[in-house]
Amino acid sequence: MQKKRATIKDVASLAGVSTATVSHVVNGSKPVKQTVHDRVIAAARQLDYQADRAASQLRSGQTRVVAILVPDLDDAFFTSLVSRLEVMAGKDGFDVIVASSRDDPAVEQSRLRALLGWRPAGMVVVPCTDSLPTVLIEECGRTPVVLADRVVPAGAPADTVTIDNAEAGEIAARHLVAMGHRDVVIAASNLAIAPIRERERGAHDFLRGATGRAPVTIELGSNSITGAERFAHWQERHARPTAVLALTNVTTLAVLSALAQARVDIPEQVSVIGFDDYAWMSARKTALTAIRQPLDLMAQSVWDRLTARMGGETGAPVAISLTASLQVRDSVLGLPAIGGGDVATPGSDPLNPGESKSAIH
Amino acid sequence: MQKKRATIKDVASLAGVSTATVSHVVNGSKPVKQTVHDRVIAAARQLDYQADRAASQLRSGQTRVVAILVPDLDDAFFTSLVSRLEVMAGKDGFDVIVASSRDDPAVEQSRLRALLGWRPAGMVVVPCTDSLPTVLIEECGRTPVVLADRVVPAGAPADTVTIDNAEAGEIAARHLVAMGHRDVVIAASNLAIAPIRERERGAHDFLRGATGRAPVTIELGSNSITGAERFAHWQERHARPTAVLALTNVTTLAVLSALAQARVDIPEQVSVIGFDDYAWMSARKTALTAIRQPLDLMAQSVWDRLTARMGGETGAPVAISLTASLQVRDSVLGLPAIGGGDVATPGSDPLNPGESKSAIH
DNA sequence: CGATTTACGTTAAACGTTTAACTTGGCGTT
DNA sequence: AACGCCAAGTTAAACGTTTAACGTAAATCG
Repeated sequence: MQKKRATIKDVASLAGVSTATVSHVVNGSKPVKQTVHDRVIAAARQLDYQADRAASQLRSGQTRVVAILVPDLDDAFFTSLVSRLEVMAGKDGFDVIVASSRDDPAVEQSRLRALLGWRPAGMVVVPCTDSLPTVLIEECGRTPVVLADRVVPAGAPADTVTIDNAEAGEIAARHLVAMGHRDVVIAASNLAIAPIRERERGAHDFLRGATGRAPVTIELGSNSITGAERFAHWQERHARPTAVLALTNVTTLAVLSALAQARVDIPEQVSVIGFDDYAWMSARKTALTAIRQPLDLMAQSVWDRLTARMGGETGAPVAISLTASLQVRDSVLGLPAIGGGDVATPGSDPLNPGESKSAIH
Repeated sequence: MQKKRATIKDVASLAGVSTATVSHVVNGSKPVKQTVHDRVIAAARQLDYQADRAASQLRSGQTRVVAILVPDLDDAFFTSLVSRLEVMAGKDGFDVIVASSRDDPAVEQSRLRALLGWRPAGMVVVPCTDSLPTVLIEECGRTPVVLADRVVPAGAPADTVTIDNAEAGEIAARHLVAMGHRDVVIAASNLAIAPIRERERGAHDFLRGATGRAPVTIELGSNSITGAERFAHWQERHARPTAVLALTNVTTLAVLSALAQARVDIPEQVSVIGFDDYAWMSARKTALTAIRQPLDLMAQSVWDRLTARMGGETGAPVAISLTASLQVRDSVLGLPAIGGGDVATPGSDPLNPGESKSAIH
């Protein structure tokens, strides 16, 4: 242990001024003569002075902290979001404190309380379930909050940033039927989660409308390993569909694992559409066609909303809905049309005409 | 904006006791009679009281915060680490504040200062370069610090947790030559980073010793997209090796992308060993053989060291070195022995006898 | 030239906790 | 009955800042 940390008093006495003056030069809150200013700076540097945020925050009531709560810090989607937010926050002079709820409402609640103890200037929350904890709802009146991803925007107590999940599901379904698929299974993580339910509905409805038969939906959970097991198990006792549509990045992983394990070829034996767009998806022989969420735009929107609110904007919650897009690559096989319905051939996707395969992004 | 937040005074007056008593029941710092205790709890609950951490920390000098600084929050390796640490920290009642240096020493320095403003009880840092910023070195005398991953343990000013990188490289190289490979290229991210240099050295030395010829090493940087471009570029103007050994998870991605793009088959046309072990690596037709870092153990060790130091342990820095292992799967082809050297056939790997392929972990 | 403004500093009071030191009343011991 | 002791609460002083209110000397003005 070295000498104790320098306080503002130490700096003040070394520079021969009052603590108030030190504070003013450090924060630029009042003009200070050049000579004094320099003297203070020198003293601060010499003592390696760093203001204590706790004290500063206590006195001023202003905190430059934003708290981020996500369901899982091992999920690439959430960490990508956190990563982008952390960069933007850092640039705007905010520090970030993170916590994960591990998809457990009880943990969510307790972490939330802990975060609130910091009196953050703002928070962004990706809830782990449809029903927001009451702690959070109450907090929305006091602290700027932005809800992201797993939210039902209607009636939310705060600004929300989501994608149009039903549309996302439909886009994928549309591509599948355009490519001639009638027999598809939908791999969802957990239908209790509203956005997943929406994606499923979008895909399901379109598929049923276009093919006349309802697709099968299976739930694989939020863990890729157990998800793979469940999918493998399902696979053993059902006829193989021509395509599977995964509604989540971890379900994508789960079905890909199970398929690889069972040595079924993509797209020859079964077509696959994945969710989210990560580097590993194009790092494979047959690159994965996937639904891509506009991650950068989402993060940007979240940050915009949050800064607006932290800047004092009041008024009814605004709901931002972004649209997902289909990243067409090689994992969906064009099936010969069997009669009835639209004729579809590989490469003739009405959605992305002339672009059945795109470069690695 | 709702009513102001309740303070300890509000609770105290509602419960008809002094603030000291409230503090004591909240923290259990002194015995309090059951009836009073209950009254205070009730008041606190009614007012939705949540202690202000800034005030608490200012007065007590005790902070339940650990700061984590990593080079990149988009890198799965680092986020996995952060994720595990966050869980352990949460369980021990610590909050976590994260920052990323974006592999930029200047940013690293400034984020470090910002983090220190919080007077964290401890910090874990994955430096972005070999030479630690002086701010950090000085801090090691004041605050418990654990350095992880990208560190040279020798002479470090704080506890370190690393893997034996030279050994990791050697293990992979050994497997490659056992499988009959003589012509391998090593894909490094950045040889300016010590651990990468070590991995390269371990692999390089073994390969040269065993095959009599030095392997080629190329640097692909820390971004998978530009890395893929560089590898593709290299590929165009050089004869294809029989194997490539990636020393990083992002170089793995880079190599795989470039290979996929060029439509070269793994392992038929070229064998690949990747680094780190993620779900997507086994979610492919030919699952990836990879060097696996003991992530859970690393996180655990970091936390153990940190809690020990936060608990007051003093003494010279301890350097923990963990050992990586090879996860053998399908991406390394057994080559027929060409004479000279050891005879090697697929499935006869002296390192993992009888286990040339393992289940999805 | 005195009065008023300006420019720059200082004083001291908070901010919401924790905690050492102090009261107080009830109990057991001699 | 006098004494000390213990248990349970209270008082009040910090902790390191920020900032409103207040000097004070020099500059400006009528």
